Amino acid sequence: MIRKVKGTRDILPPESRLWQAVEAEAVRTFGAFGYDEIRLPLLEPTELFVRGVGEGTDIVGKEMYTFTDRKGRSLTLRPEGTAGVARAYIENGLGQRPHPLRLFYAGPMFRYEKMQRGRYRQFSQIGIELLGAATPEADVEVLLALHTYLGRLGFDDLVILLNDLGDPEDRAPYVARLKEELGPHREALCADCRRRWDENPLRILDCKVERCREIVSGTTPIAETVSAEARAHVDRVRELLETLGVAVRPAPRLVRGLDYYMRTVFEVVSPALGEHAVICGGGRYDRLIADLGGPAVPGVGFAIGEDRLVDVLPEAYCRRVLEVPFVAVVPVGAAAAAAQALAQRLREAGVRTEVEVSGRSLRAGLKWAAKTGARVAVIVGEDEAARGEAVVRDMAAGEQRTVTVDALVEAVEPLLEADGGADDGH
RNA sequence: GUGGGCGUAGCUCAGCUGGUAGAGCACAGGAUUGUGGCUCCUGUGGCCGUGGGUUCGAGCCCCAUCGCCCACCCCA
Repeated sequence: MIRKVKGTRDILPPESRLWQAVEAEAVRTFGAFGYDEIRLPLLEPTELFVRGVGEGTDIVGKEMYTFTDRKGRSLTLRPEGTAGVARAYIENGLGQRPHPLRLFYAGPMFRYEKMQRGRYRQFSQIGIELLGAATPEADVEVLLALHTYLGRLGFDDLVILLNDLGDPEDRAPYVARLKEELGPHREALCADCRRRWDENPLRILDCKVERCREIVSGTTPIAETVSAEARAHVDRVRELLETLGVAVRPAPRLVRGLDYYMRTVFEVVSPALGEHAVICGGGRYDRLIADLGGPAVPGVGFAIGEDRLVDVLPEAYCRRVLEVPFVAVVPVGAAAAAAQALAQRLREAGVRTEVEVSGRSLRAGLKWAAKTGARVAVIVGEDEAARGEAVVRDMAAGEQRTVTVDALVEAVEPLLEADGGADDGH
């Protein structure tokens, strides 16, 4: 048997409906904020991510799907979306369009990681990027869009964690200060943190080991050391969010794994998935486009992990999406044509309608209709077809009546309105 | 990359101290030749993850390998 590649997955019906719903809601919500979709290649020059995401990051250092093509060029399956957006901005001269630019994207990303729940090698992200505005108000818009989106999906327990990373110039002095403060405790840190000491000292702040947390809790938060401008920026973001009623929790030790972030950084974690399960991450990246050789255009955005989002979707929302009422048309005898014609009438009225096309007996046909969960069965035999009629059967109630073809839609529709929790269980 | 758990039907699993493979659910048909969900009957479906070894004989024991899951790391 040929099996799927490790870390990839098959999204089968009916779960695929949740994915469609989440994506459609993203188009709707972010569209309402003025964001239009940008569709980008999955394949990019490796150089883009090395320079964009950062050579020292885990993503670039050990997680990329990189290969050389037939002409010896080094290509990489995109591990994230923002670098591609920046590349497209530069390459297509989007700087010529009225700013700011509001862009939305959704699609698969690839990272070579050892997988576990909520972590795949091919996973999907939904994200937005606001390019060309450096103000706190821009950050606030992005966060408001995120908050609105999650709210529309029915989440009420998700918290946005927010921190201030300062400007790139603030980074080195802070790291020096951090090491100074941690120095006396260096030997008490966990093995991972002693490794991080040289590789990525900021990540020590994020360590989950109890002893490390204690040590780290005594250090100065990065936000207290950053430039006055950066600090004022993020303070303003918090202030505006508060007046808008967007709940945000300060997270002084929050750092992110991508080099391009600065000032405002944030994450959304799901209690349902545990502390590590970040379902959304984002922040400001004012230097990225310039670092990639483009104009000095600021940006802010986020990426939502669609797999994780779908995984923790509120149950009520799932029910609404999954329980779409539908009609099963069952022909009896030589009534196949009449069955299809009836089905078309229903479909034109917007009713989801399936026709029994396996040549089953009426008995088996109804059994099939019940099993697939049809709310209503429409039965049509040669007699009914000849008279221009059909039998409309309410599957939950077990009652039926004969109606003319012209009255079919109005006979069926009220039966679909009902909550219909009575039928098919499990 | 590190540590742990598990691989038998589409799914959940049983399978005794080694004796040639089972159940429930699901799926298809029938009992009821034009009426479903209950019941009953029948049927489809397995190189027991794979390879090697021990043995008269391996689903079971041994070795290897692959795959899956969980935690760490990291991130979405």
